[in-house]
Amino acid sequence: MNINRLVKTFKALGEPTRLKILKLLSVRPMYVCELEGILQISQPRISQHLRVMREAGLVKEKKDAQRTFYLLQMEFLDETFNSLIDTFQKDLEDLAEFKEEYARLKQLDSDCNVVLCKQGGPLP
Amino acid sequence: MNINRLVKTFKALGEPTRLKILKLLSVRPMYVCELEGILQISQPRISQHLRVMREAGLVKEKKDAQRTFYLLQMEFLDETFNSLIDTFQKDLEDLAEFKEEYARLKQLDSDCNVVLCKQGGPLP
DNA sequence: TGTTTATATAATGATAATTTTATTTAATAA
DNA sequence: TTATTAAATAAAATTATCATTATATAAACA
Repeated sequence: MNINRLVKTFKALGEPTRLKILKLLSVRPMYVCELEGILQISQPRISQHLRVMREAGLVKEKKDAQRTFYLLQMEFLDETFNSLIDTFQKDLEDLAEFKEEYARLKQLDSDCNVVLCKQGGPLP
Repeated sequence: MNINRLVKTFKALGEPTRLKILKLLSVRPMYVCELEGILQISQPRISQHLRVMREAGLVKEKKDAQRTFYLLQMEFLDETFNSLIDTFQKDLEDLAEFKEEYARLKQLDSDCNVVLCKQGGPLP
């Protein structure tokens, strides 16, 4: 897994207009101009939100003459959630991104809080 | 479901430091000072990220004398994902938050693109 | 060809999120 | 009691995100 990938996806999901667009695309694929009419917000605003979601892999664009329609990539959502669950189930030791943190945690646990947390013992 | 609730949760998840803290808390509950030592970032920074996650319902705090430790609220993650899937499975018609949008979509579909999207017909 | 339509992109301004620094509160220890 | 430790909160500075306005590109149509 890749923290940055997860962050990108969750960032893309953490915005109300984007969630609304996603829900509308779950009804059926739509042209940008349709989203514009349905949500009644400006075209550049929609295009920009679509770009964020495209870059996060949440939607896919398809050209159709001078128009563009967008469709959901729901598999991607599944992948994200699985990736998150994976991350939480794996041992810290096995995650490359936590190399340093793992070392420090191990030291902390063995030295019985030598570095910081001078007061009090381990967790109750 | 509630779009704002989803947005709050996804916003809380869409930040690298917060994801790291979450992962560390999945190993075991931790004191703030432990997170400080392991992640090597400032104490106020950690406290503030913890507040965001607490308010989103991702973690819970427990006081222990002058220290505070935090623990995961994983059930909440489940709820979020179920809520999201729910939203995508429900009919647009049944979502209060999409009342206006549903009306406009219905009109758009029945009037064969009278409002916007003057060029070209419906989707291929 | 010139005009309209559909969309993307760039630039600007406005708002919000994040980090740092400083301060406050409260508990423990000397 | 005074000093130290743990953590939260506030204020200030920095950075990122979002919305608007303006511009660009390309297809379709008259």
